[in-house]
Amino acid sequence: MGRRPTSFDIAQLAGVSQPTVSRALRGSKSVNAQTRQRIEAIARSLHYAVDKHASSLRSQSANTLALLFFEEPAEDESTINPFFLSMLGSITHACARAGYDLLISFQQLSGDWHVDYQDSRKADGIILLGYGDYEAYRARLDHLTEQGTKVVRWGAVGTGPAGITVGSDNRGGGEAATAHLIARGRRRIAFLGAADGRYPELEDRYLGYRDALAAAGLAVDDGLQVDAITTEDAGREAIAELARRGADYDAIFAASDSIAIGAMRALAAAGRSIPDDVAIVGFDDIASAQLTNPPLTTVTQDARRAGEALVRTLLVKLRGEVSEDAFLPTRLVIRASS
Amino acid sequence: MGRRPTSFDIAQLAGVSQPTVSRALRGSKSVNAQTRQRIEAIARSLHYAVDKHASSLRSQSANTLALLFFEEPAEDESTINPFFLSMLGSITHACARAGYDLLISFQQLSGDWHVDYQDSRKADGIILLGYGDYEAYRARLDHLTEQGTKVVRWGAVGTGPAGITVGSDNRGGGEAATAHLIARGRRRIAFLGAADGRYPELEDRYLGYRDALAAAGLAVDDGLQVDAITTEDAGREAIAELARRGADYDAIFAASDSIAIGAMRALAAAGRSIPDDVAIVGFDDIASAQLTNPPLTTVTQDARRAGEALVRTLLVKLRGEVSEDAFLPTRLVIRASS
DNA sequence: AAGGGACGGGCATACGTATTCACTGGTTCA
DNA sequence: TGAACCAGTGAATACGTATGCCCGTCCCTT
Repeated sequence: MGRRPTSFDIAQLAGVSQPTVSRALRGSKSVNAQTRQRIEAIARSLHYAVDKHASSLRSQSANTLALLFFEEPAEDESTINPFFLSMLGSITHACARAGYDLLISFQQLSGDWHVDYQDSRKADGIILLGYGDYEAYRARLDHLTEQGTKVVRWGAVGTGPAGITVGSDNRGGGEAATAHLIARGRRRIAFLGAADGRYPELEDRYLGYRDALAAAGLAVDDGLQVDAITTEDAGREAIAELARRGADYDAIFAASDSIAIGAMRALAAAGRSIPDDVAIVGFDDIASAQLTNPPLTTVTQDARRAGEALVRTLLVKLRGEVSEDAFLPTRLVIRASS
Repeated sequence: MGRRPTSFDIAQLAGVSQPTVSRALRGSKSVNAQTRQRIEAIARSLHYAVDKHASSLRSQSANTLALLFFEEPAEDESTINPFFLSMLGSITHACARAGYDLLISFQQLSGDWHVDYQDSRKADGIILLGYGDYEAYRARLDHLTEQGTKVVRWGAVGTGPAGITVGSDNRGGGEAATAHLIARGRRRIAFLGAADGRYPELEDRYLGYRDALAAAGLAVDDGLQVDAITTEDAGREAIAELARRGADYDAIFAASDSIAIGAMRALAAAGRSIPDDVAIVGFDDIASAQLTNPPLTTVTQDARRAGEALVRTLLVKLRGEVSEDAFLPTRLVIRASS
């Protein structure tokens, strides 16, 4: 056999020209049905598959999407946010269903990712995944959208260029979590997570927290808000900070499960009981949330639907249509920590 | 601006021919250093990047690796083995360092994955990841290696075609885990996990278990071995099976953390205390192992080195050199469950 | 002074596909 | 009985790069 077969080989065997083979295999309706079937049969018997690079070169489209994970520069490469990993399955499946390949890459926020995929034509569109200091990549993001690059990102709906964001109802989720704690009789509820604009998703959760307090007629005590990024260390540190302040609290709403888990560890180490002394609610519903002691009440985001929405939105943009930001509902999962 | 720049544009601006641009940018030494620098400067200023598809078509190499995850057909797509996910980071980084892109895909064991990447030239080599019934894909694997396709897989060293397997020292890890339980004074140690050849990695762990028993002069009691695949459900079910048998045991070596976690749940539900009534050791050291109650003693596999070894081995094969199966050490991590 | 490298770079071409255009034979409609 | 049409197909070409081959120049050798 030697060489792998080309469309010319098929053409010869079928007694037609190469263009006819190309047309037949990609389903052009200007090919006679019989001819098509003959060609398809031959292609199958030779294990023929269209050469991806030749096809892409000619048609000027890669038939590939790129998935870019962002890390905080300092972070250990093994500590990928579990929530993003759980989207991986649905993203790959959604891509496969649409006939696209998926390239995957991890990037530093500070890197040159904003030109690589565009310039080398590796992918037709890009999916951006990552919590991270939003300001740090806003400029690159704007650059991409101005160039007409097709991009979607997971994040806080309402921030960044319109039509490219898919995100959870963070504010609603934050409100539900906080309202739940209030309904449990808690009155001094701490918020662990960034409240400024650098992490818009966390900020939205904070706003939801305030919504719930306001709805219940409770005052916001700034002494109960501690900045924390989404790592366990940050959660531990936040508890230490509250102790330093001498803050008095009977509940915690942590802006992510990672923060919550870190906080629970610190509380356990300090001998405070959960939920008796301090009730706690997280956000994300990562796999570990079921395993904490006690199991963590949290706000679940539907990773499967999230991944599908990202791909769907990107495909809409690839077709040249205008897409709207997508907004996914969240749901409170009550476990023993509250 | 309009079009994206090609090597011809650069050539014109630099006053050289297109081939010279190509040679300069890919570091051929037959280009004058000054000329090269001029070309590189122009390329940078135009944000030029080599068109991946044209390059691949001409050079007949994709500069891309494919990572294929296998699922058991029935399994839910969100339950990817956490250990494999933790390899993802190091695999992507190793690829990036080597200048390769990484395609990722999930596959059913029964699918046509063994022809797709080969025939369409999407990737130069394939990384296979997945526990799974080995018999179910042995034929496809053989087919690939016979065709000369470059493949590496994670699995039990010694099974399958030579030179393409990277795996942990499962037998040594199993022995260490079991010896540890024996050293803790346990004598009736159950093994949860497949002992037959369908899951060679689990089988190796079982052999290690027997090694340790033999070394301690303990007899193997077949009534203490229960088949289980690596899911929490299987772990739960295994405990039920032991109860059904009326088996008497004071320790468990579970062939994976998932099994161990399921078993712990079942034991807790049955009111048996860990480690007092039953000590338990797992295998993998997934993130959740630290969060169980009590934290799980387990055998850790170095996911980072594993990913790097997979990529390294594959690159060796791509260079046409002969590679050897790689063998990674394991390490017992003692926590409170034993 | 003539021969021989080494160096630097141009010319031509090939990689395998998709698409535009032109062409053929048959059909339909006035 | 043309003319206008349509379905079906082939010829030619372009996509952007990498590489084999060849040629000129300069310098060194004998």
